[in-house]
Amino acid sequence: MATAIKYSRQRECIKEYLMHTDTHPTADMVYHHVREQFPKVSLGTVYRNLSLLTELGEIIKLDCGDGYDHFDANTKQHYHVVCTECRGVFDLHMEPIDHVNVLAGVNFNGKIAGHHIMFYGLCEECLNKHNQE
Amino acid sequence: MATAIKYSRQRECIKEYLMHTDTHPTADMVYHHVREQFPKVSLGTVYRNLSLLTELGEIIKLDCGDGYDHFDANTKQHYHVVCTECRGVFDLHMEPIDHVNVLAGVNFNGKIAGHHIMFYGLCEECLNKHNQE
DNA sequence: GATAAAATGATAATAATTACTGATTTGAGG
DNA sequence: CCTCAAATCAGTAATTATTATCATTTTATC
Repeated sequence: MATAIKYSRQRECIKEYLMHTDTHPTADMVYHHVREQFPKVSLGTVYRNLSLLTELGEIIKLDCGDGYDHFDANTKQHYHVVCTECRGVFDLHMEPIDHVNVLAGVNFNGKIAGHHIMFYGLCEECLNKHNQE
Repeated sequence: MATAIKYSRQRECIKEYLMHTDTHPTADMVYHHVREQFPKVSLGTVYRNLSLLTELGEIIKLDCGDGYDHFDANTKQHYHVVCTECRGVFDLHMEPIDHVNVLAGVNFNGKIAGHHIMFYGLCEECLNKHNQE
């Protein structure tokens, strides 16, 4: 028999938080937020629920190359920019370019199923700081 | 005065190995290879030299999303496929598509400097295994 | 060769994540 | 409303990739 999933207030809080932010928080950032509402919450609980929600497809795990997993409740395919200055992660509002999968497959003898694109550059705030100097 | 870099046989071995493979090995895989020639080599030495070579721009560090850093002596911009079955990392022989940087910048108020694309799918070997079943 | 700086091997430390454990919460049936 | 089994929790220990430390060895220059 498959394992039934029961409601938990902590998991709900995690999900709510991710659905109302676009900052792509790390597990630790989620932990600190949940702690405002559940001061005794365990970091393990946060990790367990982030994994569970990821498995369920309700959230997405992002690899931004900074050694932390970031989480995003926007599960539609979309791309991100990482600011090389502040390490912030931002959504990009551009259409997915799935034709690159075809391009990639031309000289590859396997099967291309999809892709992730991670852009890097400067966010608005850090760009302005640079321009002022 | 800037720190001078002195030759070391271990670093040379690491570099040679990376230049003659296209398997994008992890630090641990490099370690095991170097050990064949230098049985007493330390894992710390491997990590230190991989970091140094990366800083010097002689090799590239790849983030394949499997929790390990992978290394590549091919420093020209190129894309990779990760096999979702065997977790292998393979080179793709396609032209970089830098115009996506422009597309990404259209609705982004910062500055796009570049991008990485990571494709996922099945490598030739795993694809054949699937087809045989 | 002698010398000083850099690199090494061995080991300890760090830090993100995962696993374990006994107590608490949840939800379905009576 | 009560009960009970299963799921979840808090707290903590374990795991694991990577980095830092340090005495010794190697490298390059005089």
